[in-house]
Amino acid sequence: MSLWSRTRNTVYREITATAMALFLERGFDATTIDDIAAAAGISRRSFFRYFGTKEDVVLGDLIASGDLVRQALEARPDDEEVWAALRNALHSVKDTAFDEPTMLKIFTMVHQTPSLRARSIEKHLEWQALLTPEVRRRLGADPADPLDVRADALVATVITCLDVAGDAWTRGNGAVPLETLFDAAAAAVRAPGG
Amino acid sequence: MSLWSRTRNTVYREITATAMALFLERGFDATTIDDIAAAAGISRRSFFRYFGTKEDVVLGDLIASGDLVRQALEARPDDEEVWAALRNALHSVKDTAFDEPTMLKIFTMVHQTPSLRARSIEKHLEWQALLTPEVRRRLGADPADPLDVRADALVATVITCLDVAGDAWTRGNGAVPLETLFDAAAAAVRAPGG
DNA sequence: GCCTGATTGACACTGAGTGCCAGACCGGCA
DNA sequence: TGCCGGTCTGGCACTCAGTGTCAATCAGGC
Repeated sequence: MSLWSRTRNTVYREITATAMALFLERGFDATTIDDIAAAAGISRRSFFRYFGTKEDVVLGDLIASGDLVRQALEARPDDEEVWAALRNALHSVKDTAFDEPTMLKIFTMVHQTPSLRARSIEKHLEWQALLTPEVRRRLGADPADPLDVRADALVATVITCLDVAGDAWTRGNGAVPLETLFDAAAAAVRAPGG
Repeated sequence: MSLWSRTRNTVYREITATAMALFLERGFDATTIDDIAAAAGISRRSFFRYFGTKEDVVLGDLIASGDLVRQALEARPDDEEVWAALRNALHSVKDTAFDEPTMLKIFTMVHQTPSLRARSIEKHLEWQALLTPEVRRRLGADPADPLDVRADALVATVITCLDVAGDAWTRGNGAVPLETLFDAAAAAVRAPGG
């Protein structure tokens, strides 16, 4: 069993690396799954045993991060303001699978490819669902009341700020760190004047 | 030319009505474009001359609304707070093509169908791009500075609040009006404690 | 060495979306 | 009336993503 998952993880990472190289070289839409399968030396059918969709190759690690963010949020002290707790939880999770210039290229690709952008936002919706229960708890909200939107709104807004910051980060070619942009976005939203 | 567009609009509306009936009857994913084309008495190929994607049948009117929101925003007085101006601009645009129970069904379908949800968010991104310039103007931001994220953050957050409110609206079966939910979401985001 | 279960590749299929082409339609014109 | 331009339409073939099925293969346990 341990050997299994190790082998599986190896293949998984190999496909990811191969596909990413192709994506960055000739673009996401211009790369077909047949291309990836051929380059990775597997069958088309096997690709779909590792990834549900082509988008998941790029965004797969992002999904897994969602649970890490949840854990980080739950680890924040109870007396911390919800907003700050969410911010710190997000910042504590860094994806270190690629170096920063590559990350910038990937981010840019995601933000410029509609299907990737959409999928990425869907992943963010999953994060929302993951983080909302803990925020409800911190707000003392009834966990089952569908009409108490406070937690949903807070989580969604924080993630939106992250998205806006990521967008600006790619537009500015990574000149300003993501954290700075995020804090600027958050400050704008919470400023009394608006 | 006037006759043309009138005919075209008639066909457009006919396809929409036919397709919506099928969607609400048997579900979005379970309805193929062949089904729609057959029911509407057109060819499959012609369907794609009126709609780029299947999702656009449901969300097409939403796209057009974006421009109305922009106009409404530009019509708000200059001394109104940006946040309030955005809120009022959004509220002033109501889609009256369907009665409320039907709207609730459509909203629920959109929020429960991943591909529709994704497309709907893409449309919201388009709204963002449409509304941001005017907000930048009101904030006195450099129109070309990619690192000034204030306007993007504000617009994105307001739209996020609308999305959260819409989600709660469907979860509560329309018991509480959308406006009330939106204002509750906005209040939660802007509350000092967070 | 055999058995069991998981993985794999090959094939066929659905369904969305696109390019192409020939024919129908319609207003204008002689 | 008959011709002529442009446009809309339907039909066909195609690409590509994603799914179901099945037989072959490969690994470890007995």
